[in-house]
Amino acid sequence: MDKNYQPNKFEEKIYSQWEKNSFFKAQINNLLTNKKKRFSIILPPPNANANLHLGHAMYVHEDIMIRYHKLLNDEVLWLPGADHAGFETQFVFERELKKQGKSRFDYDRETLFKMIWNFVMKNRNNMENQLRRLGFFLDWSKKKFTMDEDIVEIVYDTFKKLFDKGLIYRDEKLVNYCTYCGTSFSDLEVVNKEKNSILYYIKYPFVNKKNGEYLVVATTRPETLLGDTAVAVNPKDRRYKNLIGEEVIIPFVERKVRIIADNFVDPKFGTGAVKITPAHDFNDFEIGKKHNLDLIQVINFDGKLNENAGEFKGLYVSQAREAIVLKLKEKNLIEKIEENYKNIIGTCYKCGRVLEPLPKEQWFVKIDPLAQKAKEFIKKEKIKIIPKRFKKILLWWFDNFKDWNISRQIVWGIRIPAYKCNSKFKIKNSKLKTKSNWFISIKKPDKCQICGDCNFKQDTDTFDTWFSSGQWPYATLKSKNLFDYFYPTSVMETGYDILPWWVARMIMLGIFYTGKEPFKIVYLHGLVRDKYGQKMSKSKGNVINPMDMIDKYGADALRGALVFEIGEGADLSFSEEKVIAMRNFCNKIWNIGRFININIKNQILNTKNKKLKILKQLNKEFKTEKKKYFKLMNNYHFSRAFGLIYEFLWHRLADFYIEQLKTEITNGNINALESLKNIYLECLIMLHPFFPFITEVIWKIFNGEEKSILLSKFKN
RNA sequence: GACUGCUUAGCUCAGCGGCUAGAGCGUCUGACUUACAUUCAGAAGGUCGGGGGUUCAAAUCCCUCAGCAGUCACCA
Repeated sequence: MDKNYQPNKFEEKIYSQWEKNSFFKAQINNLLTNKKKRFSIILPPPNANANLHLGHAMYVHEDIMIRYHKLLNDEVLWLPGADHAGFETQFVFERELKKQGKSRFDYDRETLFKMIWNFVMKNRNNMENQLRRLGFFLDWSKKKFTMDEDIVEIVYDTFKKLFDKGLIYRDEKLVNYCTYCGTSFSDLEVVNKEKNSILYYIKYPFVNKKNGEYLVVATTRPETLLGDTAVAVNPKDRRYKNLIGEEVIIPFVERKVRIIADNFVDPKFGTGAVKITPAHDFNDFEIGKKHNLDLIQVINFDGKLNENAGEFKGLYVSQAREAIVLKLKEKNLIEKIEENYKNIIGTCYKCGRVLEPLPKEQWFVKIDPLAQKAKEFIKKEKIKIIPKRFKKILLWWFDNFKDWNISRQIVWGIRIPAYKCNSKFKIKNSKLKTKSNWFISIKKPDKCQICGDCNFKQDTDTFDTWFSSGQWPYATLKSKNLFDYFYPTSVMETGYDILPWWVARMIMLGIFYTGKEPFKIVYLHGLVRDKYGQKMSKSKGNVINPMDMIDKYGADALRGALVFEIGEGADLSFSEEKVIAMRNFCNKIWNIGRFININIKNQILNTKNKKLKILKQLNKEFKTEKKKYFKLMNNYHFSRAFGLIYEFLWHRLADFYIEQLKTEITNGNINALESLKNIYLECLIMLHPFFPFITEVIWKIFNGEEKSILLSKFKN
């Protein structure tokens, strides 16, 4: 044994040995008939295209659970996968294109898709090998990709079943649309930011101009007045009571619109009169529906004003705003301007630009029935949430989700299997009572299911990535014929930041599709931050690459740093110093082994066999610690269990007991050496879920190269 | 505005009703004694944010105040 533990001499070799020996492979033969307990986790599929970051390394908690249950002799399955990460990946790819002076508009759909496919496939192995370097006990024989044919088929099946049950509908609504990225988003993906805006007070002349009177409205978006179809006041507002029903004229377009009354209007805000633009504002859209107002779209999906904008056609929104304000001033139609007005604006989470609310036909998931069912499951504790404070948050979400827009206008994704009938003669199929001219088909149809003709076209949109990943637990297991053995899975472990995006949706879709919860336990970990508690980001330059840490200090040390003394579900401060501390701990473990090993080798023939009081004390102490360890592990207190071994191994076994026994042992007290060795080896097993590599390396040194710690079991 | 979390040593954090409140890093003193200097022995350093309550017992449970952070939210 070297004087110091050198992880890079062993780690890769150890991992490939495990893989070669199929240790990671879940054996399902006879599993339904034998009594072996099952323990399964589906790995949250990382983006196939990107490098792992420290957040992914937090999945080490899953490895801890999996290896712990392996050592408890359960049949374990940890199923790996990769996510196509639709919009994320297309965004990255477009950035690459830009470097080459190209854009997505230079290619047709098929070509662009193929290019991205190749781009992703090239990088996918990289991501998987990084998972290997972390030491993860993943059953690679069962790996899945969200775009595997069989997965896509299940995703289609879910979509169809939802559609058949009336839980999917197509509707023209306002959606959050990024005119730069060229796609709409769900509400969750909108980043609301507070911005400094300008509040303009604009005069709208009355139609029955008595003495040139005006109605003044306040707005931050003067350019949308071109699409105004009403002005609203509060019915209780005395100032305006007798104006309700009157008409005003919208400048430039010279449209006459009515003054309507709605409780939504806050009389205290602005002038108490609100311009209503149903096509470009979420509130106004609702009011428009309520009052049957026209929907006049003046902004197009390219971010420019359209023909409804008259003289302003062709201008970008920001240009149009300037131009309109200028002209309003010329016409003396601006009463006043309030600068530095703070309001909240939806922005694109990817490119940061302001999103436009635009009317668009999209596919929506009707959330409430799914959410209420999910809520029941949580309330009945069919799914347990750890840490439990997230239970309340999850329940809150189930009451506050809006219908889920799952249509994305991007190429890289699973194309929606919806087809539109273009025939004039509708509804030949009497079974389809729907008045919609859309039908859903899992297989590519050769005939229109509505008119029986061939005059139909597939929707060009793709699914929101979360729609497919939301089906991940059952989709993966079904496609690998593991459903009956491992569904519901034991644990879903992921970061708390994607609770509404992913966890909640898996629960809803899982229950819908299978009737059962997709997992028994949700275990949420915190976010990895830098040593001052700051979020890691490229712009701050405080990002630490997990692979660099492994190169320098070994995978075990990195893993330790992510688990050692962290609060459950709490964000953690990560630093290279912490990894170094864990590297030192590895070295300490190594040297305890080295000390024992050297003395075994040096054992002289005249061994003594004196019983020592201190050994009794050691055994007793270890027994207590072991009890605590199991209690902590079984209650998912991994950090504390790890801390317990750290303390025991280093500061009790090494610093105290070995120091006390040192002369005895070097003088040949075999009894002491044996006791020490046995306890040490047992500690290695206890430590193995946290430090898989070093424990295996030492195990082999003590028991033989062909042996593996993975074949041992906990002693009780 | 709603919800959640945090406030403990110089810094970053554990501690989840029960011995004298801990760790990592940092600081100071000492040790070339060794399985390990990626080490060891020792020291300094905390009225556990303030106040109140429950309890034989509170950093830990409850209430309240303050500060900080995060997530969510349709006010033009």
